[in-house]
Amino acid sequence: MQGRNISDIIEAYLKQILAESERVEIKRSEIAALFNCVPSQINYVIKTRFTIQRGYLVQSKRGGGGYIRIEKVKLLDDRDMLDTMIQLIGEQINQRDALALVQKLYDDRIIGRKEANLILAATSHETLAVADREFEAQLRAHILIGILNHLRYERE
Amino acid sequence: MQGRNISDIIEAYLKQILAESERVEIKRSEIAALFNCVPSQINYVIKTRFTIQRGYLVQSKRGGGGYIRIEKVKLLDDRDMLDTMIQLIGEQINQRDALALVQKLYDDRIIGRKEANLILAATSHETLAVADREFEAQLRAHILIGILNHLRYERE
DNA sequence: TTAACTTTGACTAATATTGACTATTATTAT
DNA sequence: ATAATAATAGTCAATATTAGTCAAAGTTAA
Repeated sequence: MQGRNISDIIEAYLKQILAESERVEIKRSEIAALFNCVPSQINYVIKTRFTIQRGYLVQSKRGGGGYIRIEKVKLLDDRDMLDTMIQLIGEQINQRDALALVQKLYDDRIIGRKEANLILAATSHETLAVADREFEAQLRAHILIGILNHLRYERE
Repeated sequence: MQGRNISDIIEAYLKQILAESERVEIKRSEIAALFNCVPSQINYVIKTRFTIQRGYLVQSKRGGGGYIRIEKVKLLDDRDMLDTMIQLIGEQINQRDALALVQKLYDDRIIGRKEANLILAATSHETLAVADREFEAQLRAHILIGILNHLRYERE
């Protein structure tokens, strides 16, 4: 955690700002210049230290007036279960198992009926039948994991 | 959504007016002068931020007394709106346009905040980056259409 | 020693800005 | 009326301004 390397120092710098406000917005090149490193190092720091698992949400925009914004989010209590589910899904999942998983999310009141149906629509065979079965199962896994990651935190 | 560049500022300016009236009519050169930019930048702002997908209709006239008019469109009922959106999505859609579309669904109260965020999670670049960009956009279109079709009968 | 972590930079992608050229409409002169 | 001119807005491609990706090379810790 100490500043043994540039990444740690940049991490500390950003977290210091985040200790006092809910979000920090930076210009990648400016931070890179400030810490004498290449711009892509900022991406590395964000990717390794400001993940959703740790309670950070990152958004960015390129082009003129571009920025990187890091936001603290409130993680919910269910995240252990979500982690377990993500583990279980692995690389691929078929529709039947996906249904069971969504059912469990519903039974545990992590999602409501409308949301459950939405997820089922997004991961149904009808929607995802774009190639072979295996690829479809991989896609389903990707989408479900993306959704589960978004269920980790509360939004304003 | 704040104004970090001229385009964002102009967008905000126009939307502020549109928040209070159904339409706004401008003289391109005047707005350009007001914001210290070239006139064609106004076209850029309109093209990227006031699309039909986002619920705006734009009309204009050249020559003396010319103008650009931006109007908020009123969609008939939800079913028509869903059909229209499916049409607009077509074979593929990028994340930006998808975001605008979900925003419109939310603004028109067809979906709630949680559902909107779920859809965004399911169709984000992070979730769908499994192959090349074109395929990703096709996938996004498939999923969105699947969800929209689901919303169609979920409501009845 | 080796596996994990960090640093770097070349290449890519997204978005914004600008201006030269074109198209359309209104007004004025003939 | 018609033609010339003025007053608009539109298009498009070049350039500028950001951030993202990825893999090679370097460093550190187990």
